[in-house]
Amino acid sequence: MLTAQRQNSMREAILDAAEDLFSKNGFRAVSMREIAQASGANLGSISYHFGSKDGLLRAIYERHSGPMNRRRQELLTEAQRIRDPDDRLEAIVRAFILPSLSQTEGSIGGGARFARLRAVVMAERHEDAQKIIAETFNPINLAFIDALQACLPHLPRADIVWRTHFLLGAVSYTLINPWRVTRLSDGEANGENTEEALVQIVRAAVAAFRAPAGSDPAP
Amino acid sequence: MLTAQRQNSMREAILDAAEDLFSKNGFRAVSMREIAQASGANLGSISYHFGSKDGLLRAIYERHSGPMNRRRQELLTEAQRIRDPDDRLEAIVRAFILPSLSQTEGSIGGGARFARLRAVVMAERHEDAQKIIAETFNPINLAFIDALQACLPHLPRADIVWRTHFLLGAVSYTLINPWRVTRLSDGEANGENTEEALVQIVRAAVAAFRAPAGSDPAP
DNA sequence: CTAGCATTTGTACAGCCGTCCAAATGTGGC
DNA sequence: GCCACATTTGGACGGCTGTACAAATGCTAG
Repeated sequence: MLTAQRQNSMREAILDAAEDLFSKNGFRAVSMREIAQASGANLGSISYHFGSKDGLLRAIYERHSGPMNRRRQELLTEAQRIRDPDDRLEAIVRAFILPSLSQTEGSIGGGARFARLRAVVMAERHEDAQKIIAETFNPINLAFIDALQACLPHLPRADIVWRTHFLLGAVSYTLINPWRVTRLSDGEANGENTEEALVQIVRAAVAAFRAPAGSDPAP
Repeated sequence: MLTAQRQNSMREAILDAAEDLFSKNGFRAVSMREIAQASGANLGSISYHFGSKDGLLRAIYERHSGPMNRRRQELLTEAQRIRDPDDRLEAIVRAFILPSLSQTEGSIGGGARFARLRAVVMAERHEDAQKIIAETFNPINLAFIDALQACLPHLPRADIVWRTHFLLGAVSYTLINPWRVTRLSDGEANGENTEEALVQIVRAAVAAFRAPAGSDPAP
């Protein structure tokens, strides 16, 4: 019991397999038996460790959301130290989405796999998941909105919320349909390349945030 | 047979109910029996009219995609007649997404309901649906990209594809999670108000399209 | 070695799923 | 009235679902 290192190897194998399958095929479409087979575990073991399918999903969220939001808070604090409002805006936007796009699939604190899982599960309108997502992500999202408001004091808060929403939509959509941009550009752009996606999203989002509020523009 | 008006009342009732349920709960989560009950039809009638659940989904797409894309082409042609590139850009963006956001749920040629269905089904990674969507929407999407390229001749085509992709993502995300923006703004913004969403998306997207390409900005 | 707990196994269960089909019913032309 | 066809009905089918549980196994402390 002293070395809590690899004590629950099976439990984590199940979590890994479930996360992989859910992120690829959605929550409802993946059966407990598929997860059992993919993880090498017995069907009953999943019930033993997680109680139910919903419990399994909840465990996946619990494993990730803490470290991920800690990482985002870290990046946000770092970005907020930047003096120049223009540079700061860009840094905040990058901090907002970088943990969701980081390619390191295995890492607990982030990774595109968990982000894709959230996007897919959210689209399925799974009630339990929506509640979990709202509870764990709202506070940090509000912190980012506050930071953005500080960069753009002239902008109504509602506009900032809308544009933050669009930013999340762009990330979500890219994670769900990476091939779309590849096909539409005839291979010139690569949707699966998360670094390229990051650069493109940041540039577009920063410009969107800098758009005028209600009246006509005046550049 | 002369009055082809209400000849297939049951068939259309099934389509309506299925479209409603699919757009609200996703494809896999809705059972044939639910659709039967909601439409007042017998379970066997659905098989009779559409062959299978996939056939039903396909019929929904066939009912909408033609008129919808005709409407989008119409709006695009109209927008392309605008001389001033700045005004034209905005008109094209509006034409691109307006049919997906128009609140008239009943209409065949568009409506948020069908758009939400597409977004949800797409997120479920239903293979049949993805093929249908790609086939029926790629040509018109490429036409829009060409029109945008004409407004922004200095911009690499890959950048335009990326930003068009983000635009679709913002629309999709808003249709899937309308309440998010409402909650995050404490009611100041209303995600369910499609007119407000349209204005906000257009303003943000136009600014994003006008962002510089690769090098540093210079305003 | 053994007692006791943690974990794994195999199986059973009730329920819902999409699909299929024969029979019943409705409908329009002759 | 009657025939032929379109549609609707109700039920049955095999298969898959998530969950539950007793029995078997593994493992660790004493």
